[in-house]
Formats: sequence, C-alpha cells, structure tokens
Amino acid sequence: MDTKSRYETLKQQVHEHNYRYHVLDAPVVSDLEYDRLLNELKAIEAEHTDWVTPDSPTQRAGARPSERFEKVRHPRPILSLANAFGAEDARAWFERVRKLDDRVERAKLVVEPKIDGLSVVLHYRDGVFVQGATRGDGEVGEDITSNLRTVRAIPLRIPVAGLRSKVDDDRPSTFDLRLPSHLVVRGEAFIPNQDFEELNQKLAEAGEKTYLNPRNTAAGALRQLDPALTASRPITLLVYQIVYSEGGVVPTRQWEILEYLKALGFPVTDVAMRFDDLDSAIAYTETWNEGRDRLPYEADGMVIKIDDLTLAADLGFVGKDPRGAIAFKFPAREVTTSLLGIDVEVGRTGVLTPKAVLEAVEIGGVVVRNATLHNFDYIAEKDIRIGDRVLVKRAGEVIPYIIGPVTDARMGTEQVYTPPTHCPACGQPVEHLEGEVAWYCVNAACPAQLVRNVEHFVSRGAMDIVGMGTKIVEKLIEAGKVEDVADIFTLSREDILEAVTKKDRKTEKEPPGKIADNLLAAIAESSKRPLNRLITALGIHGVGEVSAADLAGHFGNLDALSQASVDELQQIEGIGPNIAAGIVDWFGREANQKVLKKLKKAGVWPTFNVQRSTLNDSLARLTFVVTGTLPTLTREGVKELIESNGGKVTDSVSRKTSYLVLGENPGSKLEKAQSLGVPVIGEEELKKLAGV
DNA sequence: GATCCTCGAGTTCG
DNA sequence: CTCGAGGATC
Repeated sequence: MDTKSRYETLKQQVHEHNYRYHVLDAPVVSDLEYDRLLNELKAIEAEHTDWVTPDSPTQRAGARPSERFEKVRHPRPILSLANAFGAEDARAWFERVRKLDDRVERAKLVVEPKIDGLSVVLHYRDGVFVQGATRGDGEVGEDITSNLRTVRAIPLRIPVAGLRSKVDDDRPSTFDLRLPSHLVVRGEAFIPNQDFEELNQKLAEAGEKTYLNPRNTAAGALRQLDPALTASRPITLLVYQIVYSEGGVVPTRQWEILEYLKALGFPVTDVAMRFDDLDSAIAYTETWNEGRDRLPYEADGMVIKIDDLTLAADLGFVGKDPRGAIAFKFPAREVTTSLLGIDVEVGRTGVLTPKAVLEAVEIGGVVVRNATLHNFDYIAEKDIRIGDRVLVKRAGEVIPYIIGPVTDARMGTEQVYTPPTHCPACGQPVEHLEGEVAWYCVNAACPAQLVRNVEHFVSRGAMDIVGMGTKIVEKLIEAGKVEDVADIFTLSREDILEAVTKKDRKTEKEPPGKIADNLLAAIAESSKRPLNRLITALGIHGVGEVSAADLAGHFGNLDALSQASVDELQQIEGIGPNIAAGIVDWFGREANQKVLKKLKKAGVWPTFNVQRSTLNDSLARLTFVVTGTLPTLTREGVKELIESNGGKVTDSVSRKTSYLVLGENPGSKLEKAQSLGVPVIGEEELKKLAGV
C-alpha cells in the first residue's frame, strides 16, 4: 500500500475510533492501539504537510458530537478510573496514595461491583427527574432523557416525605440532611444476564437477529431515537455516585452515599462492602472474581474507593484519573479482536471445518489465537468477514468461539469469505450432500484424514494408547510405518526409532529408546481392549461410544457385526436407517476389510464387551447431567458412580433430565435447568441419592 | 410431519 | 461447550 492510501485509511480509522469512543462510548480498540494509529497518522502528516486538510482527526481536539441528540455539559467531569490488574497492582496504587497523604493509612475502603453497562448521569430538580445523559467524553454527554424515562428503575420523583422516616429509621443520627434542590447522580444502566438471555431467545424464535451481549444491547437501546423501543428492552440501573448537589446537604463518605441514595429510593447495589484495610478489600474483590457468575449482571471488575470523599478529592488526579479510587479488573471473558483469516481443517470423517485465525488476545488468563467457526453456514449466517472486529468469548471458560462481528466497526475493507472448493490437504474437489451443512473431502487416501483417523483410533475414549499423540502419529505416517490403523500393532522397535528420530532430534525430551519402549508397551496393553472400544476406534460414521457399546453387546464380535444387514442393525435401539446404512457401507469397503484382516491376524479381535457392575439400582430410571467442576469426583468418576448405581448420564439438559449435578464454574446448562424447572443438586446430594 | 432428545464430532490452550 | 443431525415419539 502506498503512503497516500495508507494515510487515507488511517484518517478514516481514527475518525471511526473517535466516534466509537466519544460518541458511542463503546471503543473497539485499546487506548494503546488507538495511540499507535494516531501517532502513525501524525508521522505521515509531518512528512507530507500539504496533505493535511481541516477534516484530519489531528486538527480537532475531540470527536464530533452526535447529530441525533442534544449535547449536555455535565456539571462536573464524569471521571473514569485507573485500572488494576490483580492484587499487586492494587497494592501499588494504595502504596502510592499512602505516601502522598498519611491519612490514607487509616482510611476505610468501599468495594463495589463495576458493572459492564452504560454510564448515565441523572438530574433531579426539587426531587423531580428532569434530565438524563450519557457519559460521552466525560465533559459533554448526550441528552437521552426520554429514553431514560422508560427505565422503570429510575425514580421519576424522589419521594421526599416517605423517605425522611426511612432515613431516620435506618440511621437516626447520621443523616441530618436536606434534599438538594439540584441533585445530579451517576449510575450504570445495564441489562441483567437472565433478561438478556430471554430477550435473545424471543428474538431468535421470532426469526429476528439476536444481540451480541447485554452491554451492546443496553447501550444501543438507550442511544436510539424511539423511546418505545427503549421501553421494550429490559434495562435497569444501579446508582452509586453523587456528581453534584446544590441547595442541600449530602454525605461525604462513599458508604453513606450508598445508604443515602438507597434511602432516596434509588436502586443501589447490595454487594458493596466497607473495609478497614486494603487486604480485606482485596480478598473480598477476589471472592467476586471467582464468583462472578453469581452476579446477575456482567461485571468487568470491582471498584475500590477511599470511603472519605474529602480525602479522596484531596489526593487529586493522575492525568484524568482520580487517585482516590481504582478499578480492580477481572480477567476479560469476552473481548473484541481482529479476524485475520480463516483456515480450513480436515477432520477424520473428511468434514472441512473452518477455523478463525485471530489477532492474539488474552481472554480469561490465556492467550487465544484461534477459535472454531463450526461450519461454513455459520460464517455466512453471522455475516463474519475477514478483517472484521469480532467478539470472542470462551464458552464455559474453555473453548473460544466467535459470537459475531462488531458491524459498527466496519471500515468497508472487510472481505466476504468464500468456502474452498478443494480439500486444503489433498487438493481433491470437495462435496456437499443435499440438505446437510457439512462439506466433505471424499478422497479415501487424503493424508489429513489418515492422521485424524489414527489419532481417533488411539484416543482416550477409543483404544487409549498412551504416549501416542499427534506428533508421533504424524511421524509414523510420514515415515511410512503406518498406512492404516492396523499397522500400529505390527510396529517394531526399529520402526518407531526410525520414525521418531528422523528429524528435530534436539527437541525430544526423552531418549528415543525410552519413547519406543513405552509406546510398544502401551500398544500391547491396548490390544486387549474390549470390543466396544475397538468398534468406537474404527471411526464408523455415526457410531460413537454409546452406539459402539450397543453393537458390541448385540453382536459379540466383529465377524458377526461385519456380516449384519441393514434390517438386522435397525432392530437395535438407537440405530436407524442412516446409521445402519453407514455401518454396512463401512464394512463393505475393501480398505476396511483389509484393516479387519490385519487386526485379526495381529490378535486384536476382542469378543467381550465392557460390563459395568451394577452395585444397586438406587438411581434406576434417573437421568443426570453434570456441569462444572465437582469438589472431589472427576467427570469419569461421577459417570462411574451414577452408572454403577443404575442411573444414566447424558450431555444436555432436557425435560427428561431428573437432576442437574452442579459444580464450580457451571456452564449454560444451569440456566437451561432453571428454565425447565429441573432440580439442581450438588455432589453430596448425589452421593446420598446413590446411597454411597 | 413436527418436536424433542440424544449422540457424534470437532473444538483451545498449557 | 457448541452445533448438526439421526432417531424416537407423539
């Protein structure tokens, strides 16, 4: 790209980011990233002074105010807070302010949740709500009074009469206060998680586009022109600060402000706490970091404030941030990043799966570079384009996925993605079955499929050959030692040594000899696995752990299974026409017959199925679903416990589910169970039910 | 024929 | 955990 077009792009980008930051109050890039763009722009302008026009972002101090709403100048600046990432940062902050003023040493601290919503400023004159504004750039916001009027949590009139007594009841001596004739408070408007889920569910059922997250939804609903639409969104708010007051007396301690606001009839958080020292404040903050799922809204951290607001004000500012408080940030669980490209992987069944290549970003403590996109329809449906800013979330705190593109951040340079027409591994044309979403590489000799196939064969739920990971599988195939899964059982020590030591010997931690010996032992061990495991391992399309166990129980050996007809197979519960046909098709293929012959010859020909010993039937006819991490039992352990007592374990919550067994950090299953009225129990109760 | 349920398959990072 | 799709059920 030449300098001139780079310059034009930069100008456009900086304008966009200004708009997102100042007007929408929803930046999509970090301050650091923004500064980088602005500096690059300035550098180009320094070189080419003749290019600079009055519309360059460098020629204007702030962003253009929105044309849609009236501007409101705030009576006092609406401040942002400095961030602390972890306890060390928070202690460093405290140490700095303590050195500035030794009163800090004995100061009390108030900890409040930092809700991820939209900051709003509410004006009351003689107790009547007269104006509401967005935060904007902190100096000037937008008048969204008519939208805010529709938010039921906002008192339109402060009930002065009823309130006096309430104040007097709660704190007879502390509040000797008069309601200010002009009172300006600050709060956070947001949509509670559960309401957001319900809203999205309703929209999805109506076939409408769903929202990305509660924050964007709330911000969008408050910043649009039709108050009726705002009213239809479940927005609420919590108030936590007095920005300005005139003609009255208000408390000077944060803790009392919260009580005072509550007494005035404002909604106030009930998770705020006051502490005598920093360590207790940090400890409290950290309990909410772990328990953030218990909060009914999205919180991006907790705020630690010096209770004495006079002292806090005396401490002054660092840049724009007041020294008297700090935002203790939780690790982000949802972030925006750039979609750099889309890779395509080939699975063992030949299915092509698109994988998002992302600009590296930290989510929940780990750096994420990739995310699954499930299938090509998913990309089209969500209208995800290469170059988009995308919202990424780690589902259940583990697997990242893309919620959707941030369409507001589009520059017009994004590319619509076209799915491949040929397999990225072998170059053969891909096929698509009518009515199915998946695209397949149907080349039986596709090298990518062979690797995945062998990986599946040796994986934990299948033949469970420990020590045979992706790397070793790839090397064995590359060296020509493994051409199909049966070759595993005729590998010699020399074969393994040759394959393993072929390249990058230096990176091996263990001596190759030891790897080979361990592997041979693991292979010998695996050759005695029960029939159901072997059937799972074969990787027949549509046959997994459960069906394999049914088939093994029904036929008893592979000879009988390989001769079974479609009709015979369909007699088995859970096997319908499609899977039956898939099984017959699999055994009819010459390559597979060859594999079977080799397995039999190698003595890998089990005739027994695994029988779980049923201790008793205390859990008979009960179906369980497990979510989260249990205190003592592992996932396998729970399954074992339930099944050995006659119960059943499934993966998804439905009306047929008897109990949801709940652990730490549960996923979305909890919400589903609650909405279906499925009883939720813990590990202890499960054990009691089982009679253990 | 529609709906609900269960299963399979693919998924990230350290 | 997610989605798609096969199978069971009404």
